[in-house]
Amino acid sequence: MAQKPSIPKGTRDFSPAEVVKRNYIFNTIKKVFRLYGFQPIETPAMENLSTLMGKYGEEGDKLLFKILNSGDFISKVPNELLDKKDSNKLTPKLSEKGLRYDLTVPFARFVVQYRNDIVFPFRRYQMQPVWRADRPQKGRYREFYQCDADVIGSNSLLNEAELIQIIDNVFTQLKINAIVKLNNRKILAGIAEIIGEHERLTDITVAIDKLEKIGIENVNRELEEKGVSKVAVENLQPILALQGSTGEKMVQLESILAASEIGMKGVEELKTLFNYLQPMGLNTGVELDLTLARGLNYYTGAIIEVKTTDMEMGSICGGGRYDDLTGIFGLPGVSGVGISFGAERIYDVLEQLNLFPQESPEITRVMFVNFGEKEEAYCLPVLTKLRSAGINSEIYPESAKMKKQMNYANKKQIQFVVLAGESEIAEQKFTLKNMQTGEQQLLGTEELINTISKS
RNA sequence: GUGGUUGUAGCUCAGUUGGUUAGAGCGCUGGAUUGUGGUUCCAGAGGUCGUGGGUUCAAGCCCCAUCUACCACCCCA
Repeated sequence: MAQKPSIPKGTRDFSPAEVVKRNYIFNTIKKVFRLYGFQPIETPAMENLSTLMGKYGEEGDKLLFKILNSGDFISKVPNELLDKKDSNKLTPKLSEKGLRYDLTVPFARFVVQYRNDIVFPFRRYQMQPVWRADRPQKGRYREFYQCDADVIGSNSLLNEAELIQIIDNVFTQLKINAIVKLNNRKILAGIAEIIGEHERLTDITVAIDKLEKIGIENVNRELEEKGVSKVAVENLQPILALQGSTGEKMVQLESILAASEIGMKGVEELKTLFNYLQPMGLNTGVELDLTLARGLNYYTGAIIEVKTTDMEMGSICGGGRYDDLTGIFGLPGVSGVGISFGAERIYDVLEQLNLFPQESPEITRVMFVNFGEKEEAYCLPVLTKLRSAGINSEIYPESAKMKKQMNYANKKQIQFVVLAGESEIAEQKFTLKNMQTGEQQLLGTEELINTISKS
């Protein structure tokens, strides 16, 4: 063990137990996506750098993993360029591919590339890993999975409503209590306009997005540092402090934003959305949160964020509407709306609340103890029958000591052990032992299968 | 990317102002128990103290570098 092998910073291996739990999350989400008519696509782990660069801002470009060109890539680079040691100039010569940073941009690329084959509105889901050269922290990795669902090519707010219904379905099935927070970028734009700072929309959204985390004083300080006028910051205060139910807030907003065309459009959209949601009978609460901004700049309409009410934790799902995402790839005027589940955080919530199911379609339910050659031959046909009946089962591959075999079953958390030695063979039966209760029954082949299937 | 904290057995952690052979609990392996695991008892294995340098008669402990995990900022899932 002189030098232990290792994996790159911020990446993880997953043990069988972890994969079983992760798949429980992925399968639950996938099932719901399918239920709403979303279809899966997959895209390559690597994209052309030209597809990725400039889509995530300056910060994003730095966080892209770049892939070194193959072959003798250095010999083609002019000496003067090498001597300058300018990474920005040199990188394009050394690398033309990168690992995908999210699923949205590759999706936009996909839509543009196959626009003639895709049936619009296109409802797709995608669950794949993405990579970011960020500095890892707890719950933040360099390789992690995203679970995205988007509808592209439709302006209808019914899409937003259905995505929220999906969110409700998923968290209901996972037994997580959640709350959906809604806002609209047009309302934020309206607010910026009303306080006379519509130029500073991005700075304003970035700042008020932090409200919950850093408090109103710090937000105001940040706004002033970014060049928002004192008067404007003052005018912003009553809006951020709006109280009451979603309906009450909406009424107040309507009068505040009356002079802003875009602001009123946002209020209108939100009203329509709530009208769709009303009759859906969701378990999850949905509320208007004016401080919800989300850093992502490509959002243009609805903004969605989901938090659990069971514990203190960042958002476990987010999304929104983006007009013209495909414009950057030469297909303007196509609107999309999407959500993304944060699988890693959902995992942490389920783990801490002990909500992962004991049962899984992926674990062994029955193990045959191996007593020797004759007994093995007696068990094997029944093992085959169990498997045909869809029961995950295995036989211990050698006639090791009983203690060792039982221990193996115990550690693998196998529900049943089947014992068949001389006496069982003589009676043409099997002893079925329930590992949780310790209870044992002597059963024939058919009874054995039935008992296991029923439990 | 900036600033900081951390690393001792598979895991959680002790380890005196630098002093000879680095400890515990849990886990692991074997036995008590040749057809009964999760409880008990007994025995045993397992460490180049994250890695590489340096200071010193002497380094787990001090210094430097590096890697890892973590924390704050930036950003974000």
